[in-house]
Amino acid sequence: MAKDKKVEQITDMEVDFAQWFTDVCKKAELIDYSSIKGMFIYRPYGYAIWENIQRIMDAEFKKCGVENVYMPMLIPETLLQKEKDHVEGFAPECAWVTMGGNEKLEERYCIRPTSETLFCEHYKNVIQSHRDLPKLYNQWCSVLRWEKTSRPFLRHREFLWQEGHTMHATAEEAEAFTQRMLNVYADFCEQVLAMPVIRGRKTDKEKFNGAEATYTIECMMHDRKALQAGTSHYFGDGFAKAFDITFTNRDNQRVNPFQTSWGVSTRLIGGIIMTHGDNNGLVLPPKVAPIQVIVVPVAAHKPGVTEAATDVMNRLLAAGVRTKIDVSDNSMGWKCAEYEMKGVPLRLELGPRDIEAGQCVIVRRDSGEKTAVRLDDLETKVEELLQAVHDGLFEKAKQNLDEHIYEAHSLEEAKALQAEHGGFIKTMWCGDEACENRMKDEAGMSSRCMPFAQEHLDDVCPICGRKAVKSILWGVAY
RNA sequence: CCGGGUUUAGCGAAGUUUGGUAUCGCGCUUGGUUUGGGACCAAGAGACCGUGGGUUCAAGUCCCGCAACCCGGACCA
Repeated sequence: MAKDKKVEQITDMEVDFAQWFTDVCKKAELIDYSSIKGMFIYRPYGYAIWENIQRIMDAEFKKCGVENVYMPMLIPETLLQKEKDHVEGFAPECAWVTMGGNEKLEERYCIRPTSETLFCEHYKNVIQSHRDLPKLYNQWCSVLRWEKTSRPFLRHREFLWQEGHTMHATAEEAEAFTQRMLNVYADFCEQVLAMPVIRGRKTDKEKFNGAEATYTIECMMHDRKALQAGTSHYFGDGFAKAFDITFTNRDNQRVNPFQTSWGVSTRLIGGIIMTHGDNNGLVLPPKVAPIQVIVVPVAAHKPGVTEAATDVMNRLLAAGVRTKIDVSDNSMGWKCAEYEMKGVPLRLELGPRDIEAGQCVIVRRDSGEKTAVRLDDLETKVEELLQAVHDGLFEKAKQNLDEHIYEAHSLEEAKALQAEHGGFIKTMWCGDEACENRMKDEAGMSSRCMPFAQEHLDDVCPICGRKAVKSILWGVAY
């Protein structure tokens, strides 16, 4: 509510959502612009969020048996061209290296937009026998796509991500692994980032270039636009054939292995901002917040206050809570606003009156709720409150998602619902791309996914009237 | 990539119509007083006016190119 607003530098999201997003990115000190369009500087506080995402997600990958590798940044043009659909999809947004020192190169090199081709080139060398499979590799790196428009976190020309690339002996195993990794992403979003997701499959029009099937998790932002938060692709043996990757199976036959790839990017941070943020700034899910608790000594000039606050910080650090103290001489109001903008989940206030009473006051960023906590219970109460913030964020986001899925039975109805409410519009679909194109042209929505949780809403496609085969979600996407 | 707008100190702006010594607020530095929701006083520092050309005795201001950012549209994680 406007009258509760304490931070004037941030535009209200109801006034101008895009400006609100940009303000939060800058005021929370996540990012800065560089002199090249679409290439952004991750500032320490923004990069620390990514480091936490990496650390937690990487541990999940390793539980699946995935190993990390690092591939070259440059792809020779001839290598990139080996798989036809793939190069057609990426060629328009590739950047090329044409000079080495002062010499023009014999062959130009593409700066990787994604690394399927590099992994395939390598897999051809290291896969000989069914005993070499599966190969479960991942790399954390940046990739480059020459986007025409760019926005912080949502669309960079260079962005940080991880790309997993795996090879399997059978189609069934590869398909199962594709879905397993999608579930790793979905669980991560929900349990770590407090972002509820819808799991589903992309239509052929929306799937990855060169893939047989693309699976996705779709999230809903505050402005009710969709954000694709992660994707997992099943390739069949298409790339393996194009790159001549073979192995000898148990029956002593040379056959092609089956492939997957899957990725998430720093776009997740954009998702966090637009899922949890409010008009006072960023709101971070506790599990990835660089600072989980900010300790603010009140009336710090009075004897003993700073010392007591430092003790509190040290106890929390010892308990494994990411904690900082602000002993600057900025006013109380300044500090409150500052850490609200930065989305710190808990603010712990400790002043002379608290010390007298053997307590501190802890304020939740998500709800503003204040709790007096006895210093004897400090560690356990902080753990509880961090979990409560996580749960509160998830519930609020889940409600936003659930309340903005609308069911439509005709193209007109879908168009009207999107125009009035935004969000996801749920319909049946015949499976024809022509109907997808009509939805795009007439209602401005692309298909987001065919949810795994299929429903029967009608017998026919609301666009063409032919037999419906799937239920599908439509939306305006980032 | 197409249409519209913007670019002057770290940030936000005035100055451009009519060319003539670079202005204001916030922030920053130093000292002091303050501190339970963006405190106050005093003194100070900080700008080859986005960039490259051109016109002129003289350009932030006029002309041409380029870049970045913002808002639409097309395209895309």
